[in-house]
Amino acid sequence: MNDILLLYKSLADETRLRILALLLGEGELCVCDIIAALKLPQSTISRQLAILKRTGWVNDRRCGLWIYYSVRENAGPQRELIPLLKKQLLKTSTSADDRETLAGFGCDNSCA
Amino acid sequence: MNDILLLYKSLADETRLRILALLLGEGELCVCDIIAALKLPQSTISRQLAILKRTGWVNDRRCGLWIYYSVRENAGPQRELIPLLKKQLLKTSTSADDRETLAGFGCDNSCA
DNA sequence: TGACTACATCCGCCGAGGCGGATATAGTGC
DNA sequence: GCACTATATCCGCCTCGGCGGATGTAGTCA
Repeated sequence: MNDILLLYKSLADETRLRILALLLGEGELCVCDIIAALKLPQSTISRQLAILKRTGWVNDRRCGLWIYYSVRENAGPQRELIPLLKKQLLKTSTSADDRETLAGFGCDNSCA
Repeated sequence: MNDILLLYKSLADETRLRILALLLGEGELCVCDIIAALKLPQSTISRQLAILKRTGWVNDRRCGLWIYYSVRENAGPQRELIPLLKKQLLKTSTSADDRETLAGFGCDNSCA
């Protein structure tokens, strides 16, 4: 029961849903991209990314100074929720706005 | 976005998950059944039932003094989550314990 | 009507967790 | 080593929402 509770608690925050929506729509992004898209303080983004990572929603990968985050598609109980989340989140105006902001101000450091 | 947020927030509480698990497993129950099964104060159960009703998870039906609650199977975004919830919740030990407690102490007022 | 029961709501308390500026850490390049 | 950048973590503040006893409400029966 407690793991299920933690699963849904991890989705019960707007910043985390916006990050998930962004990653589900754009694939892999570095932290500065997410900061630019959501226009929130760096500490806020970083803290919520840590929570998403701890709860199994995302993977991270370091490349030089940048750390890239992406949704973990094949993991645990989250896996069954991802298609639904993608459908629910990507059609929201908030998600569309965030992706548009990213297109304008994303840092393209083109790290392989 | 906000409605999706509210949807997942409504699942981010252990008492509500236990109530949902009980209703998903047992069908229709009156409030005193749920109080007996979860062994929590009446005000706590009643408040969380009100939240579940407001967020579209359950229906209520009055029959004499008793009010019966059941999961609303065919409504909105919840509908797509119910099969998953049922699978996740009903196999937990907490859910099994609650249903066992209900079997011992449920009020059988047999209201049609 | 009045007593009783089932349930809902109110209210004061309190802990969990989000916020964001400040600070720490890790990697890069000179 | 030093300066710089990207990200993580710390810390004090504060709001949201859960708790449960007390009180209100609705229905039943005599």
